[in-house]
Amino acid sequence: MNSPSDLFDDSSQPVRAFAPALASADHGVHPQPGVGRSTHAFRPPGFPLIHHLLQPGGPRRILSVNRQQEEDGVTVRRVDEDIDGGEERPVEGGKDNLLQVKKRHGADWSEDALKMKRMKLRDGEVEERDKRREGGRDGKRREKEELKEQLEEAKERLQLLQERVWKAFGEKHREEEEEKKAKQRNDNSREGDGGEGDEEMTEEDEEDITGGMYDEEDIDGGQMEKETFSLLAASTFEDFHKRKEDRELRMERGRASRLEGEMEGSGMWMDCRELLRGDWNGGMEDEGEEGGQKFAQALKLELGSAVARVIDRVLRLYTEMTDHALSSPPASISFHQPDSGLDGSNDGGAWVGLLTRGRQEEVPGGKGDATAGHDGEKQLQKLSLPPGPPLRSEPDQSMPLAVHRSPDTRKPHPLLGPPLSTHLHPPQPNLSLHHPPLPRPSALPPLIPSVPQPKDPSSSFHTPSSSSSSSSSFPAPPPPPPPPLPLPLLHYSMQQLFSRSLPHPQLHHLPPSRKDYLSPDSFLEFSSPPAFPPLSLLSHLDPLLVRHGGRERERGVRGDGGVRGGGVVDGGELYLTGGGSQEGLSPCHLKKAKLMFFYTRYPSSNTLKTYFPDVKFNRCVTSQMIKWFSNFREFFYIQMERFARQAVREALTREGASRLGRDSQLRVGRETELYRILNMHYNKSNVYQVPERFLEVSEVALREFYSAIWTGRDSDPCWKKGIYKIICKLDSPLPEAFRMPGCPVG
DNA sequence: TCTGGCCCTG
DNA sequence: CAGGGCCAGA
Repeated sequence: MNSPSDLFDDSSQPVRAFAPALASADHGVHPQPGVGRSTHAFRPPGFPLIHHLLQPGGPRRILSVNRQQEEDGVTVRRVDEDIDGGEERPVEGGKDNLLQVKKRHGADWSEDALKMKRMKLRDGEVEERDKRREGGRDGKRREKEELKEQLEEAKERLQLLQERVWKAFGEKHREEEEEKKAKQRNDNSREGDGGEGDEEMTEEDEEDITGGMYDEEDIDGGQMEKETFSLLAASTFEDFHKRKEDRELRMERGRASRLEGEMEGSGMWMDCRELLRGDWNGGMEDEGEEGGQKFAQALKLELGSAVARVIDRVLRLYTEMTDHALSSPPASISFHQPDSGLDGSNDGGAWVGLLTRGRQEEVPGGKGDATAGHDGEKQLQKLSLPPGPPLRSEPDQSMPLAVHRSPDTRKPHPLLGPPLSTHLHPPQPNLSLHHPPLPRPSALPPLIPSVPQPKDPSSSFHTPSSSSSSSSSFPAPPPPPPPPLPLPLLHYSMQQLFSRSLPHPQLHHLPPSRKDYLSPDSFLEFSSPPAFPPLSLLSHLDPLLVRHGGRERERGVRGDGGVRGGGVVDGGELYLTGGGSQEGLSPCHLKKAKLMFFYTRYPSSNTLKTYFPDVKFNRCVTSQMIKWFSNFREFFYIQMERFARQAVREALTREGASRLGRDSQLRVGRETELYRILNMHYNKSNVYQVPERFLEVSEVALREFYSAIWTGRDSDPCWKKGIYKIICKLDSPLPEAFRMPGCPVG
């Protein structure tokens, strides 16, 4: 029923058309319905670990996910295969030695755990059996001899096993284990014929226990635990051998207290110690299913905090890696001019500035002048110019607009001319690097005189020194507004998971990070304002904070304006339950729809139904949602036209610009006024990182409008239709995360 | 006739 | 953002 028109027929559904390429570009994994997954996108190291935890099903889904990754050629090997004793296969790609080590240890860990248990049991067990069978005193001596030998042998084997365990769990664990084992051995040799009953356990019993420890229910958690620990231990792994001898000595001496003291110093392993001391040992000593379950429980508990630490470290790592790269986001619509010669005042960068109006500090959620601009737009719409080149309409000085020509020398795309800004952001692997080339306006008008180029990350990436200048008659562009808060971006489900599994206060100050490294395939790229943790983390401090701070007043969506249909505050988090569907649309749905607009401007009814699973669709609801997107588009196009007209006016006021025309292009950077307005409108709370693809689409639209206006096509009453048609083909697949019912926090 | 898109208005 | 009018395609 996608009837209307030229724009929408199923065969040309842009979503499907772009699905294969886009899937791997923007989000890594967000297949279209019915389209196979594509996971070739960049994955930050450590991501698989984190990602699995983010799955709605929780860590339990790790196995299937790993399989998927393997199928997709990702380097992570199936962990369950290792457990099963699968032969050692080389890690494809060899991308990460750490992974290799981690996996290997994961395998060893389970085997060794079994062996160790048996070993411990066998020591006492053999002892006991032999003693009972041979009552004679001579026998006892011989027995002692044998026992000593066995003990020695056991020691060696234990040593080996413990080393392996240590590799997996870290040195501190090992020390702890050694300490325990030493005590145990002492007890055994001292008591001699002491224990009974429990130690009568057979190996079959042991098998049952260990089997229970790794049964299907717990295997995932255990696996995750191992992976986590392995990852954590990696840093200390290198000096393992150095310290090995020392540890052995200490073990010989049995200086438990000293070990204890050392262990106190490493807070990182505190939880692991508890795990071992309490549940691990408890599991072994108590035996039986309870022990296994206890152990499993401990693993699960520990999992959360361990993962948190991993994530914390990853965040920190990437933050450090990319701190400088993020320095100054770009902004301004630029007329890209590779061969610019006009101004040349600045690194060859010629700038056409339509003045950026003084930018107020960009406060998340702040209003700015977006609304004002919007109001003025309606008039602009009627301001169609007469046929022929658009003439100098009076410059609208009140319009904040930054138009510049970027000095960079990117190679022009055959169709697009110079590549879009995306290509200048190397540290944005998850962005739309693989999107199909965006169309370019057929006739680009001559360009505009240049002004100094404001800081533009995209261009400064190549010409870092090009930012400062004061060459043209235009005032130097004001400093770029704060970047769009490239801070810890957490999918709301991730936040939820985090806040549940990580009540640890230290996690409330996750270091600032960059979404580009953190947002894997299915992430909604939510960010938090600087210095603010994710809202759901804040919720641990004060649930009201989340509810109030995260609530956006949505007008006219519902009378009650509240969250309906299962909205709950779960553990202090504002989160819509995905349980049942609701008849009406909530502010959350509107918010989500707006975010979806970043990807799809023309969603079909089916798409909407797919991505709002918690909405009970009927004719009214469907049309309302369609109306929403219609309104979104309207706003979008109004802004495009507005800025295009302004750019045209600017161009006309500067003679000589005409020669620059061809290869120039309008750009929509993250610091342009246009971007700011769009972001304000669709992403008011600014918790979502606008996908690069949307900027590209905006650029296309802007250029199309510019071209049409410049060439006078706007005199045709239907002049916008062609532009609509172009834009509707640029829809991207929606990230999988949007399929989730619920409401984005923030 | 229905659906959905655009435009205009409030 | 919603309502209403208009239009076009199925």
